[in-house]
Amino acid sequence: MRIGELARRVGVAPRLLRYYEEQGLLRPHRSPSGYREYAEGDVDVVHHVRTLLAAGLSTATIAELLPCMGADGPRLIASCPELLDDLQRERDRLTAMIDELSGARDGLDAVIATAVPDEVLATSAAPS
DNA sequence: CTTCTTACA
DNA sequence: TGTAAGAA
Repeated sequence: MRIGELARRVGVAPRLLRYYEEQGLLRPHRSPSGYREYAEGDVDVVHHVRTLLAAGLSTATIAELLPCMGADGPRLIASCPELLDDLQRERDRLTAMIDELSGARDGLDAVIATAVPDEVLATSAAPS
């Protein structure tokens, strides 16, 4: 199928599919006229890419990971566990980020909790 | 009509 | 990522 059909089937802009190719995530064949020819399996690949991207992985990491994915789900295939290290680091990175954000939220909560109601301010501003 | 590449906002 | 331009 050509880029238009794949884009329609996975719900993304053709532009994005060309971008994925630039990032080494997709390697469609070329028709003699130069059109990109995608295989059926690319539909799943794009879905995997989207899942991994949503998980916060870089396109570079995803490129390494893709060949280790089954066509079914975004599960790591048993035949290549050499990437577990990277994924574990990625997991740690996310944990660190979550901790930072939690701290930021606690700070915001503190400000919200100590907010003084308008009525109180109005009363103190115009004492009788 | 669809896709391609390249370049720019 | 979007869009524009010119060609296939």
